[in-house]
Amino acid sequence: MRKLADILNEKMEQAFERAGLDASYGRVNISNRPDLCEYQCNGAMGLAKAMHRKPIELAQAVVEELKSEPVFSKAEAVMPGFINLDLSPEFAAEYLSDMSREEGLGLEPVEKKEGREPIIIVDYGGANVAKPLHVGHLRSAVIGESIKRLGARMGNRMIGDVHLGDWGLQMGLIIEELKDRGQTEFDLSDLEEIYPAASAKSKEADKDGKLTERALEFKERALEATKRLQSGDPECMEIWKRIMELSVADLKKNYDSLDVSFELWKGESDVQKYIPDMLKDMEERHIAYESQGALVVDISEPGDTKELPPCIVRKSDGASLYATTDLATMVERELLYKPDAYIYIADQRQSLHYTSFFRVARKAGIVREDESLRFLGFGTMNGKDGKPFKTREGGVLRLSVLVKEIEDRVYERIRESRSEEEISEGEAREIAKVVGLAALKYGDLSNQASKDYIFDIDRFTGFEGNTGPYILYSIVRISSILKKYADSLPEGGFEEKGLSVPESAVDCSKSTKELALLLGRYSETIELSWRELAPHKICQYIYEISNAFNSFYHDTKILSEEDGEKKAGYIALLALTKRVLTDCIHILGFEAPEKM
RNA sequence: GAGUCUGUAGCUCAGCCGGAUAGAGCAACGGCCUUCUAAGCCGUGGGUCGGGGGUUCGAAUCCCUUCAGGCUCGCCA
Repeated sequence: MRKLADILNEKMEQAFERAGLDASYGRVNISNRPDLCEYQCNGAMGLAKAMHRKPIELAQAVVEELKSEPVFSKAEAVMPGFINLDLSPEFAAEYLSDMSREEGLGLEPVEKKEGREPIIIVDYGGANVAKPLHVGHLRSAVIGESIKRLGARMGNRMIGDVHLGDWGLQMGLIIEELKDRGQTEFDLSDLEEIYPAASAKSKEADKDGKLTERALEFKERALEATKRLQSGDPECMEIWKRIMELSVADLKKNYDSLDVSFELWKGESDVQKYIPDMLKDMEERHIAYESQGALVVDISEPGDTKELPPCIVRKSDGASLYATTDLATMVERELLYKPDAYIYIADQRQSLHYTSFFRVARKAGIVREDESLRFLGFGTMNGKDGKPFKTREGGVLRLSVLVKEIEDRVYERIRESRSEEEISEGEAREIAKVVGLAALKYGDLSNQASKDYIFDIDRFTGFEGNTGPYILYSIVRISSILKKYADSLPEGGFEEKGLSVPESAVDCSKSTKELALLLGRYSETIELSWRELAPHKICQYIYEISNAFNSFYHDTKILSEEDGEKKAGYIALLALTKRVLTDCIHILGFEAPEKM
């Protein structure tokens, strides 16, 4: 189905053309003055400048051509040269009815590549083995999951990879720490204590901030152990396997509780086999060369505002590092999946690493010219004080603790307004889980990903205004009406899809018209959000829909409407609203409860 | 020092490839539940869009400059 915006633009362009004007100026925007009009076109002013004519005259000429255009119920030229437009209710109703008939709400999927869906790898785990997930991992998981779902909704084949950090220094630290303790057996809770202890030990510093001798010695040993592991030392491998076993199971459990999933549970360790050939190839082709003992690749390009340091692909001690495994991972992905695009989601602070390794990948020909490599960097999640989020004690807050805390707050909130007779204990707990997750995810996703944001548990659990629970509440209200309506029918039910939306439902009040206009923007919103990898635009969109719905709900009697046709029209509008909202929150990564 | 991002209401944020009177939410204040879920709706107050220049008929938006803050800057990830 064509996007509403495309249709409007086309109509306007045609009108420009008929008026003998340059059609490229005939672009229609959403009005910034809703008191005056619904849509507007500002092209006459730009064109007037180019033609040295009076803007209002051009606008008037275009408006003259729009007189017979059934898509607009109003088109007027206003000083200095605005063209103000209203959508005709008839056209809007028809458009929404078409949407309602479409399984996918009329969203056009992306173009196929050689007859198949484009394949896109999304790398958004960032989880490190042996370290429990903490709040720092939240954004990657939440944003990544949403981007993956968004891409899938657009018709791409999305492959999410957790890309575990399972081959780095942290392994060496644990191995050496175990050795120091004379410990061979350990379980998850041991592990959770061992790693932080080992990490602290390697960073132990004296008063002047210099690392102590003990720390230096320990770190030295850890580096060696890391290298031993990477060259397949059986003793190290044994420990590594045990760590993986415990840690991966725990990670899966945690991601599950967030409704975050991965198609692939690959890690740095999986790609070791590609490294030697990859590096050899880069050396032979003189892409990589030795510098200060390390193997590096120059990545500077003309047009850089600053000279970028070369990318190190092999350390001087021969061990691999971040860039090495990322590149080798790409080698494997090319081999196994032949993706059309990559999306990496990680902390904004890593952006240099990504530009750097993307350039190496291009230079070395690991990816094709036409493959897109994108990095979506997210900002830090800060506490109310604007500093990186910490527990009251100053430690790192576990993700599982955070999730639990939010659930509990939501549960309290339910109990404030719903008695045990209305909602049973068990039900309330279930609802708290669903609503809590929505609060958490929406709180994150409604912010621009690239910016830092303040995570305020009180605000997110306040549930008023622009929050996940508000969106869910709107959906629950609609569900409740639809259910009651269904029960009132002699047949006892109806199909929510494919209802045609009558003109009367669109035209009956300001809030229905507003709702209708918003619903019509579904496709363009999803598409825009995908193009910009900006889930917050979907949040904004469903917030506006919820507002429009709630004000409609407030001043319109729906079920008690006596005119049966009118009532059916309302129901059709609401059913579509519910489908749009449900579709959007699914993309964002959460669901609505039955009641709340 | 260089690069980069950010600065919009008391607080948290939208808006940013130029448009009309800069929008929400929270907080404050005032209304609205015998009627479809009040986690809601309606209203009031609150702003020199960090400062200064420039381009333009028109700037929160583009350019320059300046201030403040964050982050990054070859062998961690």
